[in-house]
Amino acid sequence: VPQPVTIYNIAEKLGLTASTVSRALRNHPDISKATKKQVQDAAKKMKYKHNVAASTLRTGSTKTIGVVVPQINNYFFSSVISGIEEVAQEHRFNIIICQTNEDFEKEVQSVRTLIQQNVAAIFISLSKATQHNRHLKEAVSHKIPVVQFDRTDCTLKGLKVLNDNLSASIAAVRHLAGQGYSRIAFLAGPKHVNIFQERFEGYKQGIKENGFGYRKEWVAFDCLTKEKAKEALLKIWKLPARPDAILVSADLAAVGVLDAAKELGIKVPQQLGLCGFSNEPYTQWTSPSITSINQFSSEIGRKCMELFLEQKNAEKKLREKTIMIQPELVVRESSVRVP
Amino acid sequence: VPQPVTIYNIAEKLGLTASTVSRALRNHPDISKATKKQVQDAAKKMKYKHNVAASTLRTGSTKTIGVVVPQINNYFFSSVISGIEEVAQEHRFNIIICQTNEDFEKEVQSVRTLIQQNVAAIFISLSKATQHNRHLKEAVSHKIPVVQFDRTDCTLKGLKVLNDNLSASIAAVRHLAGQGYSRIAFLAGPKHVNIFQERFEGYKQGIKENGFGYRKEWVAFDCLTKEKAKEALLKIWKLPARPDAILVSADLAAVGVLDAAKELGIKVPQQLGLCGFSNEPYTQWTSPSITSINQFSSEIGRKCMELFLEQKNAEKKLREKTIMIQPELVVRESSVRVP
DNA sequence: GTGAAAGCGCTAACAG
DNA sequence: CTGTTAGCGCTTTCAC
Repeated sequence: VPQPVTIYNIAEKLGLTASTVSRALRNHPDISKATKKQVQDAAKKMKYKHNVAASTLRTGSTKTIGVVVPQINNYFFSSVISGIEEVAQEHRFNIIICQTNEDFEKEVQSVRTLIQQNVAAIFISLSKATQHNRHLKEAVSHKIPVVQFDRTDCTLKGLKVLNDNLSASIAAVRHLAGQGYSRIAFLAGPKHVNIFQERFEGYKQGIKENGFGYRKEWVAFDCLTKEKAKEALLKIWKLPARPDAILVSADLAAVGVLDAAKELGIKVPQQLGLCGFSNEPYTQWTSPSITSINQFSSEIGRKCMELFLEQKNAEKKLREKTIMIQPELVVRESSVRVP
Repeated sequence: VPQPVTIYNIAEKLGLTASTVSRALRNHPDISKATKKQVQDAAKKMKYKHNVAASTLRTGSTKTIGVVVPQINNYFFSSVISGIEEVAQEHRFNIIICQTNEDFEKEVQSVRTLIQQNVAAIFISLSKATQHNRHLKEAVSHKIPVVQFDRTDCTLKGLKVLNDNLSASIAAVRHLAGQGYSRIAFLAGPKHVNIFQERFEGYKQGIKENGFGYRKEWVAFDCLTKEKAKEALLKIWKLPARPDAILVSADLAAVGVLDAAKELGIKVPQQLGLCGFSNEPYTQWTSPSITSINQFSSEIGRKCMELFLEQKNAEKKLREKTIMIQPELVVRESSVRVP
């Protein structure tokens, strides 16, 4: 059983003092090359283990990033985390992950815990149920930088990494128009969440830009699940005036549309063009495969980390900065009727 | 900017001493109810924030679990993590996540980092490239309990949470046999990874049990990707003797089989029964939908945490214990030809 | 039931 | 370039 080795043990062994050892270990410029090498070798040989708690207590700062997401187990968020982790590891940061399950209470709770842990930063994507941003302000008041990504609070200034959802929707509508569709319906998410609002906005702009009329009976809100989407299509299909294409705010909902279409005997893409959002892996494997929007999720994660590091190393702290990621339309079978 | 509040501040305010406050905050039996209430109220009012680093330094133990997985961004592992996180939060543990990207060096590195962080436990699922278990032994020698799950080293005793892959494969073969398939091929994973070995073993036992012969030309190893699986089916289909069903060690590979079948004009399930492994969400949405094995991934995560807590609270430490999760065959279109 | 005092291991002035 | 010194905030004997 290895009895923990401290810098004092190393110092003693080498006839030095703890401060010198401490500095040598951290590559402090004051220390001579010879001493550094000597100390570092000894440390390795003696299996010295840096005591993170002690150094945190002393310096008041950790090398840990707290990440708060609605759900870990979906492709988008897990890829974001994966991206964060990648850059974090390079810079010897650890990450602590909290999932809120779209519950606001849990989100507040998570942020509090992270503040307690005295994390170096908090990266957060808000839950659908988020009602205010006091918990984020609390973090900031504790001098903990907050980086918001994807689902953010637009009333709160600060560091953000976003997808250009507006352009994405416009691009999708343009693509559908290019395929000869002109009667485009839309399945939206909850109105109060920024990303879904932007997607909706993009849809409206796209429609307008292409000279199509906006019909509110072709738009359904809060349609993010398979079931809701199915229901929505069934309802829309009963209308006297049917759409010939549908843009959907989430891939899962697009799968629901596909299901409903199968039931109703609607041929996709011939009778109904379909376009999803997020480019979840399974969109390739449905039949027909689903046209979707690639959000470069792991890139979002990497950018969060980079933005934080930039802020950390900046002379004067950035009060705000937004990095906008350009999504990419991935065309698949569900929206192509022009060869 | 709130100046950090310590137990001394609370003590001062209340005319008590830091030790009493410390004890009151942690609900120590020695302290009178009245004092406890007094202290806890004051703490809340003064926005006292427990200093984790200081208490860790003092006690030498953290409330952090390190989790090491090959990849975060797939359904299986992210659900395991989600399960861990659930129980962890209940017990006020945090989790730190490391992904190895199936790289052995990174795995060793991650475990070392976690040891440095002095985590309360390490939960790990080995990378495909793992060559030895010295890093795990290192953790144990630092008194850090290690819980292995899913992909484990069977030469290392200890705490484990496993899926019953053997039974799962047998059940799958039985099901296929029940559907009148009798010429069953198998796409295996890498031979040296326990779970894939077990799935293979189960296949062989299932074949035997049903009186079918084992044909090595119907078995392909290292087939976990779409491409590899496609290739494998193309090759097998050229044989003079063709199989009439195929059991596949991973869902992603099953999708590859579906692809290849489409190309070759093979009808699934009529001409070829298909069964995957892991019950990834997209298996429901392919066409035909894919029969697969539900591994109850978040349950695995919960059990890891529970096993650790059991060990932690045990009088005499468990030297070893294995929890076996029974998977469930989920029958879908790809393997049903009997109505 | 509460207080006094020491110390966990490290870092950062400050001094030389 | 290296040493001295003090202290981060908490817990825990040991007293009373």
